[in-house]
Amino acid sequence: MGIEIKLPDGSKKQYEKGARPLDIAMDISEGLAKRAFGAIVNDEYWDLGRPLETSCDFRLVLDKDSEAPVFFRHTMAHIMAQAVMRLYGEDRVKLAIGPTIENGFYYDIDLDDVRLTEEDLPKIEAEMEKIIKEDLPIERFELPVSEAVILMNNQLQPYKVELIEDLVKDYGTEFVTFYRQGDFTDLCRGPHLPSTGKVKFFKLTSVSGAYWRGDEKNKMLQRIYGTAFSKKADLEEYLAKIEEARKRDHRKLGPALGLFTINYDYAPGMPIFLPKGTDMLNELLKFSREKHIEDGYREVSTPQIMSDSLWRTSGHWDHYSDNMYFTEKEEQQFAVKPMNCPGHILAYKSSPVSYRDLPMKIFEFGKVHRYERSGVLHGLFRVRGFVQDDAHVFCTREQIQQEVIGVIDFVKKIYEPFDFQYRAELSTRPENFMGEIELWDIATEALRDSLKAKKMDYIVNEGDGAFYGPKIDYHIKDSLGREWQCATIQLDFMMPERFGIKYIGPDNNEYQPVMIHRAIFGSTERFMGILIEHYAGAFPTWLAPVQVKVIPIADRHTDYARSVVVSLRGKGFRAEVDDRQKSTNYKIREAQLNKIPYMLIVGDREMQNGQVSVRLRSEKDLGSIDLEEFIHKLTEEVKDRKGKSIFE
RNA sequence: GCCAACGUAGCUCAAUCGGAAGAGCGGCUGAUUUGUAAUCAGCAGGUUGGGGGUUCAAGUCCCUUCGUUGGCUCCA
Repeated sequence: MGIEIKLPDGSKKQYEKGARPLDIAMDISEGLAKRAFGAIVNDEYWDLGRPLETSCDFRLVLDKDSEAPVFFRHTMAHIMAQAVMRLYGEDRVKLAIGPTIENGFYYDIDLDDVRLTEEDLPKIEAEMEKIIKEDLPIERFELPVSEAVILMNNQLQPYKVELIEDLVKDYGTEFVTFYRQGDFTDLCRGPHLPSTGKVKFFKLTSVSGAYWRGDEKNKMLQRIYGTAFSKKADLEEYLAKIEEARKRDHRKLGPALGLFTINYDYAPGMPIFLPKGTDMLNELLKFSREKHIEDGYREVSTPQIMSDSLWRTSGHWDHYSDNMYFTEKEEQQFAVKPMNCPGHILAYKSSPVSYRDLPMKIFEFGKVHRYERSGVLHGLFRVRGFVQDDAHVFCTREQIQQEVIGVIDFVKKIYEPFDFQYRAELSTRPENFMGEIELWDIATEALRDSLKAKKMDYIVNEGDGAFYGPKIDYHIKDSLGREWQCATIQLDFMMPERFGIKYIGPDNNEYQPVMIHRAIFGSTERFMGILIEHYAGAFPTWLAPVQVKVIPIADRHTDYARSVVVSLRGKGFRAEVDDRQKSTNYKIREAQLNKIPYMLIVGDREMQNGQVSVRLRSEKDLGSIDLEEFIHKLTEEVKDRKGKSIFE
């Protein structure tokens, strides 16, 4: 019986049933077969050695293809698991899960009472090298669930048994696949390379603890992280990139540039912004405020501490108190606000609202406090006190779509000047949700429809919504590729209900509005951390804490330099003079290291002509120009919040 | 909170086997008056995160505690 293979170029080829991708590759050329990692068959990963059963679309995966790493990193994870088993004894090693991740792979392993440290990694790497050298063939086979459970029980792999049982429970799975290399067999969906000798370049990067299924009630396993590439140069480039990225880490750069400090003894998780960091924050807020007002928001300011009864009504008491700070006076309980919404609702309720007032959009740079466990604090990215650029849109049900779309557009507008990559996620009903499921469904669909209407790419994050409603989140990557949530758009029918807020409709009846909670920076602290890493401290001029450093060459130029600074400050620029008794070169070098956008060097020539000699931090020396001209151009650059120097 | 690693001057890092706590940068003082990435000299700076223990002797070994880092969890 023949089958028909359709290649990417549209050509078709006939094969016997049971032909393997490797055979097909060999048919085309031997070189191709050597370079192939696997195949894609009808959009499914397919091992090179796995027989084809039916006619199909067929494509080989070569080293340049984006799918290639899935094959060799999966195999890498198995090789690592096998190495650990050899080193620590098959009886003692219980495997959990070992997936591929963005730049590598990991495996969660229960090693009984053995505690791995990073010093153990070279030993494991050496064993892995052996396995690679042995070039063990990797064989795929399927088993009915009952036999699979027996096999895994025999191999003393309780986590695998649990995984199989869950597959049956959740998906009604009847057959599961295994991969075998030498004496090592592992439950795995695949795909894999045809033999262990085909992987080449890898490095184990770290060990850490990880709970079985990510649940801290379960046992903590040991996770070994590794990275692997098909080319040596790629591995080296990746490792160098990580090294480079560490230098951009905002926790190093921020304090080094004098932006902020965190005193973990006295104020853990509560950053102290120094004057330069505060300048930046203020610029961000100024920018945000302008845009909000353009977009029809009105600004409010609500209390930091409010009575517990408010938080009971809002539902925070029941759903969020683990994250809240409390305080008591005159036998009354108060809570420090973890969110701004109840305050905004009180603002809404202060006077009757007509349908003509809707949508009502109010915003606040509200400082919120949330308790976070000590182990998760992370520079500016995860803190216990932060300022949200928080707003609530009160609208009718009919206006939901249009308003959500408005917010999506608004996010784009706010992120635009920064020019970074972000990703949207739709989060659905969590376990500890409030309210009725039907309303949740309506809200979730409304968000989904809005995303579709804006043709946005997004992924769905089941069960990750807020307790009062589903949400769209925006994630931005830090220098090391870790993602942090920034903007969030949340739909909420619950709080309007619980607070009994109303508007008067055209028919003079009372109706309940819907609330859209939304933040764009999310946390201004976190957003600033992202910016520090994004720009590696070389901020666009409008954000830079010091925009211009005026450097007099000798003492006799100091007065003129000061007058230049006065002129600049008069126009609202952040300028400083460096009048220390140091060499010109020294001052230039320091300004350069501080990534100050403009250095104005002034000596005899400039002083005589009312000029300044402009040097950019990109090391470009522009020569002397009139101070007036410099101010004129700088004004333009800053006014438009340009991402690049106008002089370049 | 849990698992692992790490805590030496403001910063970056030395200190051999357990045997006298050091350097560079930065800071201060003085000299130098400099034209596009570091002028020279001198000085100050430490309970080696805290507490306890072993030892003739502890930065170094052990215990404990606090903190940081990498993860897990939660989330902006």
